[in-house]
Amino acid sequence: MTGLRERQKAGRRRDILAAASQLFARNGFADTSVEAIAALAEVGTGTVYNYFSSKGDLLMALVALDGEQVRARGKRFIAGRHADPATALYGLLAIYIDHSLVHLTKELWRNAMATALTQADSPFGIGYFENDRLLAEQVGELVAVLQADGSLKSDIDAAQAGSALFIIVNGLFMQFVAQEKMPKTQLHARLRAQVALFVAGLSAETVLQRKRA
Amino acid sequence: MTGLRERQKAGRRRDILAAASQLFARNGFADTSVEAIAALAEVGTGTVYNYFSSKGDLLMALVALDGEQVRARGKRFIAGRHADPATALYGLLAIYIDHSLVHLTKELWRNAMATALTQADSPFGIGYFENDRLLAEQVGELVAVLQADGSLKSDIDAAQAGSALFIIVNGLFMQFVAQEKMPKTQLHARLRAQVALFVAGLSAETVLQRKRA
DNA sequence: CTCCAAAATAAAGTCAATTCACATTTCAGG
DNA sequence: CCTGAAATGTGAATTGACTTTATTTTGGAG
Repeated sequence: MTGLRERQKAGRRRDILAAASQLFARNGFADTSVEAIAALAEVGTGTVYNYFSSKGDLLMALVALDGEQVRARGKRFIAGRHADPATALYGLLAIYIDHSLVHLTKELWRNAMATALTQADSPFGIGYFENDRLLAEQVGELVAVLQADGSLKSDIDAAQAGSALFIIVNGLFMQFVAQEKMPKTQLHARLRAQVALFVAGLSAETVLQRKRA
Repeated sequence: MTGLRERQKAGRRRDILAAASQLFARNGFADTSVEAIAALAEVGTGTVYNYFSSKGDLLMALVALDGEQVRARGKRFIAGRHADPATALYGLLAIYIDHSLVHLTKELWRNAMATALTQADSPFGIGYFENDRLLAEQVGELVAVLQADGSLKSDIDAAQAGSALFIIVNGLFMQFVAQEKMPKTQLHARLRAQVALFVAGLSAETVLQRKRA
């Protein structure tokens, strides 16, 4: 099954990815040529295209690696103890943000998102959005846990709430990477506020009931 | 003031934009070359770059035109009568979606978003995000109106709620354009559900209070 | 050990966006 | 009317992603 050939193939794939990761990190996406990646990985430029269908695919593959890790971290977080729901939800979403910025810069994220959009139906483009879907699902799991606690209303669709919350982090994150100057602290502050707002809701009903009580 | 030079310049700009609009609509973004746009506008290819700094900028300029229109429509909507808050908010956000799809296809939106990300600091890139900001602000205005009605809690920050709601439409819209097969009806259904959820909130408080009442 | 098919390779080529050195045009001041 | 900057137009040259091809390497089956 795992003949020498397959191992070599996997090894070469790793080499190319490692070279890309290194050069993207050092010089940015735009200033890294596929030729340079090939040279660093000690393969021909054509070989790079045997493994990845475009320069953008290479970047999305790097993003995908982080995707698996972040889901694992999220899973562990969910399994822990949780106090109030807004803090718990913010905690999970903050993990996503923080993990995203360990290996990738804003410029790389901008390009990764742009590639995911323009190549939305390539394997890695699909993978990108699939990762988003899985993360939204994971947020939904935390919502369900909090519902079981009695910390959150039980009559709402946990998956849908997860989806909404994930869209919010994602949107805030996108604004964050789009503006080179925006500091991470501001992103976190916004996220915390938006989560709190979402948990509380906008409806006047609560207020009326408070008055009645 | 308006010498020949300025008039010609404005005219040429319009010609280039009109040519781009026509070709993008007919052949899509990827299959339209700058050379073809220049030819249709009857200018040299270099001239196109005197007016727009990239092919993507050209597309973002078209998006910006629609941006002004949609804000005007939104303004009129807000000035009208509103029944329940979820319907009102959904109504406004649905205008954004529907208007967005009048002139631009999914493929064009994908490329517009991708360009806005990669050229986030070019004039049109800034304009793109500025438009988003203005729309979020407009949603905030509707929230404020509904607060004045007593339809929504008055102790929340209207601007922040507007921002959250806009991020949600935007996120749903992005998922919509990323998946060529997803029908508009599904986008609307999701939006309606998410808005309802957001208005209601997740907090268990309401339920507890209901029980007490 | 031999041969085959898969995979790698280098080189040359395609293609389209973007740039640039030069040509043309406008217009202010004489 | 001229005239010469300054602004603008132009298309050929550049660039880099991606493809194609002809050739070579090599793991592994027989």
